[in-house]
Amino acid sequence: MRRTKAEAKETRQQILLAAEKVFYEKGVAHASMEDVARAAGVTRGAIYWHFANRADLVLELYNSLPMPQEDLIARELEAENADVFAVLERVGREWLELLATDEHRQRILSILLRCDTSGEFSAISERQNDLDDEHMQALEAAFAKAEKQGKLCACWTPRSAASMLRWVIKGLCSEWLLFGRRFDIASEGRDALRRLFATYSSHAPSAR
Amino acid sequence: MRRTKAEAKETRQQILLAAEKVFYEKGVAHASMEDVARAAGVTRGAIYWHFANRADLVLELYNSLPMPQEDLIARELEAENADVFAVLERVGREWLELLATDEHRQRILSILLRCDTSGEFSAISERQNDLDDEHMQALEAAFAKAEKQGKLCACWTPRSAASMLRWVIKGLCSEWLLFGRRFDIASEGRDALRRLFATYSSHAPSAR
DNA sequence: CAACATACAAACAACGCTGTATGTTAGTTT
DNA sequence: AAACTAACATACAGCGTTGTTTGTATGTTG
Repeated sequence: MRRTKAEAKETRQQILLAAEKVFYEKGVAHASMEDVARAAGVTRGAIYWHFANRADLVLELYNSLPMPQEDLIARELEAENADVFAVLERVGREWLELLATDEHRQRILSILLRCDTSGEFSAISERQNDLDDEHMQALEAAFAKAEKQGKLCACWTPRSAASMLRWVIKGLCSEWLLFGRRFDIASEGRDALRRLFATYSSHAPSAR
Repeated sequence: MRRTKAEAKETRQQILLAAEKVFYEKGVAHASMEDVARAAGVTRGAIYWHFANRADLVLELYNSLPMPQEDLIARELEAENADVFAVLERVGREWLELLATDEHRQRILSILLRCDTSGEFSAISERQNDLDDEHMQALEAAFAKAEKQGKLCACWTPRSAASMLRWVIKGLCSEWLLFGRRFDIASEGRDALRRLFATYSSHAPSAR
């Protein structure tokens, strides 16, 4: 039954696809490796050959998602007179559009959102947390730049603006993913971002 | 070993307390009933006497949380010239303050946020979803009222305003709970709500 | 003060699942 | 072509957990 390298890669890919499907439908906790194997048309032996255990399988599922190029965005923001708000709004919109069109991403993120992060999968959630921290710092720096450029409404601080943006996007995504995707996340997200960034730059009377 | 009714109630309470502690520390999926029993100072027999199974135990944990009186809020909003924004902002603030001071609520909501909702606990998450739906409708109606009163900035629709409010609060809470409560949710939430409601009422130029 | 129900503890049976060890076949290398 | 190894399938041992059942002592009720 020895396969060629290319065939093995394909087997691995099949397992990942099956895991995505099974974990999404039954939940990571209640799906057995046998379930995944059956869905992939292999035995558990194949899975344990390609992956150390279930946590590793989930991790590789997560790793299979191409991540947006953040250094590229950072470079865009570096320019002296960069229009920070325009860049951030576009990046947010693009992220939502990516999510809206990539069904794999939808399922995998759903799996991660629903899975119990306290036990064996703590490594994954920690990594997400680290990423979140980096994003937060980058966002705050970007808004600080906008503030220096005099473009940030006085009622916002870089930190509060960054927090709000994060909360909205996170709330939007988790709501959409966990709740049956009952609305058009691309268009609703676009509107929300537009309104949010409008308030960042508006010279409205400061709150209260 | 037969206990009096009052003692039995107390045993039940002890079990709930222990479940809260153990599930919070180890996660619902990876904590055994034995773990909970040990922490409560009883055997699994006692747990299965008071609760049908683990899902029921979690459900009762959820039910043990006193829910804010929503009909009371609704009545406040009914008044012809009610200041919708003031009421909503206050309600949101009070909810965050309640969460900030009630450690049981923090732990139980954390448990629910982290637990896998796809399997045995689907009943709980469905109930939460139903509640969310009701909230959403109530919020939208409230913002519609504000719109009729001419208080809602033209760049917002009742629906978009309600959605945004929900996303912010949800993002805020889940971020705080899942991420080690690393900031002052009461004060940051208060600020965020203030800014958000300021943008609802501001007569800023419409977005773009 | 029986008789019954309640509130558990303790023992049990059974299963599902995991990880690993071993077997087997077919590529790959020399 | 022999030797080796990659890519699995199969078989196995074993554990942890669950739900249930049985036992039992003590309140509770008529």
